[in-house]
Amino acid sequence: MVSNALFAEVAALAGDPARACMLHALMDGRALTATELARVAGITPQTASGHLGRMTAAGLLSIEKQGRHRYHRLAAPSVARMVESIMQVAADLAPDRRRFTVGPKDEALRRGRTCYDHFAGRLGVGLADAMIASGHVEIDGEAGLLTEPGLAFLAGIGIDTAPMLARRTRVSGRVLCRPCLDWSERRPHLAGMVGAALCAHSLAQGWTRRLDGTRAVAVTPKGQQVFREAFGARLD
Amino acid sequence: MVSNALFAEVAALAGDPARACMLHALMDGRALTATELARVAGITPQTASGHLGRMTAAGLLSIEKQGRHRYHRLAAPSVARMVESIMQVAADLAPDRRRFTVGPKDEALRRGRTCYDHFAGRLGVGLADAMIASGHVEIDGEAGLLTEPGLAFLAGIGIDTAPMLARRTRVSGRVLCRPCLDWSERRPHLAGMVGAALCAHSLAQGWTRRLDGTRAVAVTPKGQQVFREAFGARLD
DNA sequence: GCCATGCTTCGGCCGCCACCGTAACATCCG
DNA sequence: CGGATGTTACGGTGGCGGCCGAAGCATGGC
Repeated sequence: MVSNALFAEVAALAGDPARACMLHALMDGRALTATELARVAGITPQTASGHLGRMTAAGLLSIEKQGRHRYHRLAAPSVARMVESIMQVAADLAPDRRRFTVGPKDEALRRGRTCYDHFAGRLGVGLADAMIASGHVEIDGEAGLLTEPGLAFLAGIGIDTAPMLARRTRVSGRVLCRPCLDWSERRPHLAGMVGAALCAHSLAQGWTRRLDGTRAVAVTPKGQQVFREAFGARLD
Repeated sequence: MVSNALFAEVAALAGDPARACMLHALMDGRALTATELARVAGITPQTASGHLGRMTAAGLLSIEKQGRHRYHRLAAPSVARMVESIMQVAADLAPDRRRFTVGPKDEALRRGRTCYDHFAGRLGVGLADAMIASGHVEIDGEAGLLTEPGLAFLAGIGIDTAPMLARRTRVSGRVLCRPCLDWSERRPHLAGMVGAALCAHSLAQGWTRRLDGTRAVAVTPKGQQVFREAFGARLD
């Protein structure tokens, strides 16, 4: 095997509780400072700095320095997908050991959150369900498909579909997207280009907003209306 | 976070060189004994037993005992996908540090191998390319699609397409499949239901055969003919 | 019953690494 | 130019865990 040592190195980096905490916190695709990450991991800034240095040196994270701050973010989408897949295994393994913490913060995350660049939680699953029910999207757990009406629907709500048109498949004329199994709802939500566009547009239009700099996302009254009337989604 | 400790536990299990070796060896979906796994990892059976016990207790592996042997296999497809995703990150990180070992065994793996339940290497990528070129499959890197002609093609070469018909999507009438980025070729090959059926059928028909109990797969003369004439694939 | 084989358990050794306190370095502000 | 804040570097400590040798259980063959 050519990359066995690298494989173990990468997995070991993700295998420390403190580093795992930081990776989780970075899963929304934003960049956070060392101090912020130290707080979420429950360790001192010095220790966090060491962890961040290791992960950056390995290439899991990338740094963007602004003034006296250094913003850390996931270096590539593949890292986010890896974290997702490990989360998926962890969720698979312990269907019994769950329901530990059900604090309000956890509840907010279950309700809606970002997952690297798209929506997850009941928000993400609810929108995906609605788009499947209306025939705009098809999913079978391993792959997803945006139909022709789905493409028109996205354009209708103001999303720029030019990049999707460019990647429309040659024969069927449809756009492929990636489903992503939700770790809290255990059902797929929309990722890939379609999920990212939906998420970015929702935040830009004020249909949803981030909660105080966390991954949690809340639906605004305006969003409730749009999601109900345009998407046909019932979100709680 | 509800499953942070579990996440770190799972990743840490994969983060040891010896255990990573074993996981790699199990990636073809078959079951191996502790002694075999100890040999591939380069450690003693006692140590291997400890590792296997940990991974089994955590749920990454499952045991099937036959007589005085205990066969270990990956407990779930999600574990295989996790290993794939970590391999992908490892391959992303070090495009330079590669080309270490190019021994004959490594070359055999690059030529063709199984990846849990489907083909990978130049064999897997070549077949995928051929099916894409003939319009039987469409792929955009994040999702895949088996077209109507592709479905007929698979039925024509003797593959039972009943399970695929059952999962045919409601609106477009096509079958979704999962692409899987090849770590040696860096291009997608076919996974999911379609990839698994293709792999199983090829082995059953004698188009391909396993090399002495490893992941490596060789194409038989008969297979060369079938892949060239029916698939239109050039495999070296 | 006896031995061989596959596997696991136990005990001890050793090294790696997470963690923190302290301190140095960088940057912005007044 | 101080002082405050964010970040990194260093030294020391403690503990977890990988590793092997030796011994203890299982299973199958004779």
